[in-house]
Amino acid sequence: MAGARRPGAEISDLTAKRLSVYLRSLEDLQAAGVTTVSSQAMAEKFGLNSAQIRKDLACFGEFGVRGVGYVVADLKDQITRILGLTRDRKVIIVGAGNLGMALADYAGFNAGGFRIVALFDNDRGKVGGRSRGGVPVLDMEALPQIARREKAGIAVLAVPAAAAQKVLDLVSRAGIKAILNFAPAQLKARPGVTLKAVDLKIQLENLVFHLARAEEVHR
Amino acid sequence: MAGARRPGAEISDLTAKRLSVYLRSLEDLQAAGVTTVSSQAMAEKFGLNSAQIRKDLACFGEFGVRGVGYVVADLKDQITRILGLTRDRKVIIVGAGNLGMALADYAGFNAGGFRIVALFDNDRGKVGGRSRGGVPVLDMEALPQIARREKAGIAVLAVPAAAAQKVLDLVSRAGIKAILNFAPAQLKARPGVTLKAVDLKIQLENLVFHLARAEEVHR
DNA sequence: ATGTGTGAAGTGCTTCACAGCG
DNA sequence: CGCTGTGAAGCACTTCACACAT
Repeated sequence: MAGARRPGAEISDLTAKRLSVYLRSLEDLQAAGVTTVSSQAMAEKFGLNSAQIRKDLACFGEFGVRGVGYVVADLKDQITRILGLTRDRKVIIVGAGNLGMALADYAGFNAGGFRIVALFDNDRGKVGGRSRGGVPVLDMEALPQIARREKAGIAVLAVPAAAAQKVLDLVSRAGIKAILNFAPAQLKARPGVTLKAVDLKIQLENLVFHLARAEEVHR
Repeated sequence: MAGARRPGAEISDLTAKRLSVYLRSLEDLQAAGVTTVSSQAMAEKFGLNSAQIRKDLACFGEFGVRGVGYVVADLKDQITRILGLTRDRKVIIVGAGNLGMALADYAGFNAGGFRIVALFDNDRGKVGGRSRGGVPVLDMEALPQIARREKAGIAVLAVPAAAAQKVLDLVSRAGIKAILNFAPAQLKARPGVTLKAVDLKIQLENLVFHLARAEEVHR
């Protein structure tokens, strides 16, 4: 019952992503006044296998009550803790173009423990301004200093592909250890730095691939 | 040597995504004047295994030249064809908020065979306007008609989570078979409809998870 | 009776290693 | 000789199926 993590368990990235999904669903359930939920019920909600959900949760201890299921409030707190979401995290966005500006004001981004503290750009015309939501646009040169002073833990890259690797190196040198890249480029992060990519073009191309296959079968 | 697909080969989604990555890299190589490339060289570029690249490509025929590698221009054309990127695709975006507007003007989105034809919103204050790049904002009620008339094949969902499932159903009924969802919600698509999700919050939470683990090891 | 936790089986993706072609 | 194409081995994730707790 102690909050300690089971020591031997190595948690896969896929499991961690599913935990986020479970967490969101538990918040919905809690808001709806549901107090306990079975792995079965959750599985149906996501189109997953119930054993997978139990395995994911069992990595961290025995949260379930046999014969009953999981207590929604408890499980929510446990997952929040496991994912490290108890503390607020400061985020900087590099690139104050269309996408960067939109992300700075995106509601889902500026909530649930995340706070966007600044945008950075090297375009002097943009520096000094603010996003509609009020996030300030600062000079790229100030990035290392501001990142350290604000203790920003996460950087979002919304810069052109050609500049992305350089910016990644810059923010890494500034001590940032977690980076979300929106630039359509394959980047290399130094060890100890977690880099995730959201490549919109690849997503679209992948959709086209499925469309093309469907059209072919249809013929 | 004929362009025909090998019949038995079932292509996995992961392979298809990597093909998009290869394609992008081949475009770079071609622009740099490189005419042939080995799987080794490409593997180093992405931090992948060379056998994987060869396997991915071998699904569709024997494109390589033994002892030499792959001819960049040929391989690029083949992958373009395999991914179904020979034809232009029309895209609609539902939700003309910050994110939808930014996506409509996003350079990487409006290029390489993709064309964003319209934004849709049910907010009368937005309808009739345009994005900065000139994409018109139309009334949601006009969606089915416009989608069919324009033969839009892809829809991007940039609406609030609470509305997402309804909008997904609406665009599905309008005949759209490929959907990219940005709303933070688990949606269910009917059979025959491909649904991909870009869940920014889950990405951020995943980064925090890695940060939290790193901090723990550090202690 | 009900639903968790988990070893074992199943599935699919990745990597190895080498035959074979240019 | 160099590099592709590919069967076989390795590995990771998923699903099954059931003992066991309540």
